[in-house]
Amino acid sequence: MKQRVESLYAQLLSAYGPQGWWPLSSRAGERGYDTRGYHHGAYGQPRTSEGRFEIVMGAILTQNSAWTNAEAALRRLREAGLRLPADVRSCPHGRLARLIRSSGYFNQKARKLKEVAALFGMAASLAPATAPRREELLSCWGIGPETADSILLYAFHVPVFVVDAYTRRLLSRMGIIKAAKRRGTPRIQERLGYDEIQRIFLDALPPRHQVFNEYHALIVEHAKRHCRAKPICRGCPVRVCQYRDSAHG
DNA sequence: CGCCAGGTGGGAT
DNA sequence: ATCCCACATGGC
Repeated sequence: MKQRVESLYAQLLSAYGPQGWWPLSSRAGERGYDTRGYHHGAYGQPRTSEGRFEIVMGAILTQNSAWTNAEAALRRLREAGLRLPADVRSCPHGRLARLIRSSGYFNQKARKLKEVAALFGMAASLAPATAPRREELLSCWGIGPETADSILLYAFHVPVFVVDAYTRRLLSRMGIIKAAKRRGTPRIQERLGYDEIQRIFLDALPPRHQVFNEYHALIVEHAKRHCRAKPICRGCPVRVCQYRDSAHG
């Protein structure tokens, strides 16, 4: 398994090159920063509390939504001057919801932003060397395992692997995990849960945040280019995909 | 038009 | 534990 995980990383890195996540709006205008796509040319290393909180808000806003929609919402928030937890906490719910309209689920996400604003405004800190505990993040309404790990990895450089829908789909098509259960299919065996899929990567890779950062970003890029819901197998760099080898390809 | 997009919480079984 | 569903916009 370790071999397959390492090999996949090499294939994706070779095909797409370093991704340099997390995309940070405050880097716009810097040398090498490309606002046109997902390639930002350098690791988004947040140096300020505002940068780290933008990642926190971005992780909420992109939940089950296109990043472009979340990005537009982040821009509205920044232009409205909502950049730190105190700004979000003092903003009325209705105004907050209108600002983030483009991200979808705006009522739920407005509440979630207020919850994380309370967390990072009181209990947790946005100081660079003081990452919150995972349990602390998970206890916050609106933060599930993926959002928690995204915050830990991209805002605080804690070496954890982020498992998302793209990761599941890719591993499923590679035959590493079982396909997601569909309606009507009999339950043959349970699918792996979040923590179990995460463990596949944690056990196979050196615990460096740069590696987990790059790997997750590469999976997202690969899923956008090739491993879509409706896959584009032509030119796919993943050599061991059973989906392509099956009747579909 | 229908499908898809970097999930999560709450309620029923 | 594990399903099932609401939540919602914007791009193609």
